Amino acid sequence: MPLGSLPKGQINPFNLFTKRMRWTKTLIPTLKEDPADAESVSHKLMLRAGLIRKLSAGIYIYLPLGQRVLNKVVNIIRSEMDRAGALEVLLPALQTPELWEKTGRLKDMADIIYQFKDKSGKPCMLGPTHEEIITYLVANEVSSYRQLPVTLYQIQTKFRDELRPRFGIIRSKEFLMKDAYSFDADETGLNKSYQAMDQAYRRIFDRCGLNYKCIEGDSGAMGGHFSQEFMVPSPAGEDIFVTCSKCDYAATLMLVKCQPAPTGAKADKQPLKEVATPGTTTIEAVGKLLNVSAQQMVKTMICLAGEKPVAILLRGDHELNLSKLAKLYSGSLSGSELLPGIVGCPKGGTADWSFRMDHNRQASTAALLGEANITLAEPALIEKVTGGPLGFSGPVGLQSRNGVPIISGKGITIIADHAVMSMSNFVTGANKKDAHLLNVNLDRDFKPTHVADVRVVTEQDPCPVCQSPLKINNGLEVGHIFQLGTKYSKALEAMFLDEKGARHPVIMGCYGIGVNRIIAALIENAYDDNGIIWSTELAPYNVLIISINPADKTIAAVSTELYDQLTAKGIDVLWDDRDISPGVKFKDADLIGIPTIVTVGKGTIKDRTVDIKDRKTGRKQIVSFEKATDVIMTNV
RNA sequence: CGGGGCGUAGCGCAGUCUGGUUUAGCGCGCCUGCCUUGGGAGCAGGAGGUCGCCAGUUCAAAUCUGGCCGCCCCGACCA
Repeated sequence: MPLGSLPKGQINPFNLFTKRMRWTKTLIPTLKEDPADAESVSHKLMLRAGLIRKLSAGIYIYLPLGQRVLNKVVNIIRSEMDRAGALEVLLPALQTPELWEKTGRLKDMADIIYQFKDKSGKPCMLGPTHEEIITYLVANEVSSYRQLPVTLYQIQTKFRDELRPRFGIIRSKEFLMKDAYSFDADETGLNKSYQAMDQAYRRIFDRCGLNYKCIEGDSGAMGGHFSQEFMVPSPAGEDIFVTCSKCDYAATLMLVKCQPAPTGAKADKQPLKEVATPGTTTIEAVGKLLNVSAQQMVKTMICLAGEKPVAILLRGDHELNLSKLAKLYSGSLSGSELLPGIVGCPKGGTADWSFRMDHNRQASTAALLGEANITLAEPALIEKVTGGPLGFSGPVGLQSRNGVPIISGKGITIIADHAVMSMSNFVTGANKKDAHLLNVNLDRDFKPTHVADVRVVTEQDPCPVCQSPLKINNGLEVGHIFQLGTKYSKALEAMFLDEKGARHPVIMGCYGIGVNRIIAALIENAYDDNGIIWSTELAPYNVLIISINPADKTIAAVSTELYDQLTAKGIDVLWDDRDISPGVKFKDADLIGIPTIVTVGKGTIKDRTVDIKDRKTGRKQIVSFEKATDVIMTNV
């Protein structure tokens, strides 16, 4: 039915039972100005475009437009999970702590679990994640290899008492997660289930229109097992990951190995010399005072490995990687001999993707450390160990003071980073107040007990795969897939009988997606000065019809007919029927970011045409009534 | 949890330093009417505030003091 063919007042058959979505009848409270308490782009735009409102720190209301986007994300996830053969369930958000005590996570995650008692005094909690519950279910309902493999998933609200919620919905106390769990009889099965999820995730993020990168995740102390994180590059991202400028290598920052620097010919050893450096406690300050670069300095960091102090030596411009250090320890760092290039060989531990995901770096480090609980030493301990205050530590004389070993027994463990081994005549603290040493040299002045890769990789380091330059990026973690193993099945006795009647724990994988976060991530990736630019699949509506003067009968008739034709083709249409000045409507249209904007106004309808604008490119075309629907269809 | 900032109408802010000039103001939004309709129009009239909360100082407190609460940012891994 061509536009303009309906007599005035006639009811369109497509709309006998549905109401048109009029702007004046919905709730889209746009804001002209940036809200004072929003910082990140997505947070500002979500508030301004009327998607969300804040109830309290980290707790948000989804308005109609936001809820529509959320539903679109949920629908994509659901269809791809179903397609991959996963089965949807719904686990309780309200839980009891018993299962959590069994796996030890009630303690591990105590800081972030909302706990309370019901009126009978029974302990309750809100689920921060659901490994315990799903494993409980499978332990009870699955007992034979014939029932395996199975992958279950849910889309459920999680509650976490975050240390610091921020950036709107990017880190909130209550959020939607799609979490899936696979259960297999053997490793081969796990790999298959994992691959299926990997593929599903790529399809999901592709369909959402996200610019994402699949990176090697930190599988913590899980040994040969593997995890991948799906990162969306963004300055609002709280995770840091590394990509190679040439090859496909990409990994989370703390995981990237540093290669030992080439040991070239060393300079002649100059005589050791103490200099006064009053009040200069930082690498930067010492460098300035003594006019040496950070590369010429060695910083000495005192850590606590369990109860035992250990000194770490790093080049001045390098950062300690506690995660690597922890792995070194869980690989058992016990001998005191000089081992060239020991690198951790992880075993055991408490790696857990869902704990890591959406949790801050401190907590993730804690989770990784496991039994090898490694922390930075307090100033008092530094003084006790080194003899000098914080800021003046150094390796010289650390093993013994006045001929007496500082630590009873073999002396303190000194781990030097590879990069230190190629240095000579460097500057270190003198282990006493207001003094540093010049021309410190290995072997002559001190001997590290171990050499290892314990620092954070930099952009100056080569790609571990192809030696090309590396790039360090901020990113938002929107998904994480993980080969879990048997941690939960063992703890909660989720066992099955194999063909021969032998009992085994089921082998698990787990797979998470931050549903709300996808929305923020997309906005962080797609906006301009005027507002949001939605991808086709996530846009709350596909088409926005702006009637310049809706009181004009012809304009209203053309608008509604266009609306009905598009709706009949399955397009989600929003009709801006507000009787306000056109500028406001155009600004709002750009702000809420509907991909296709059709303007119906006096200027064009006299020629029986409408204006069709592509939000992303800004391209406008004038199209006849007859062709309007078809042209719009090619754009959605 | 440590550091910093903020809290005045639905939103964005001024006023606080130096107490009284304020019946607490401005812009946007909102309501009524007229007018206007292709990039945040115009005119006229109007509604809306326990100045975060509690206590104190004072003849007098948005303003000074103390406590509490809330919100935002940075940090919590770089000596």
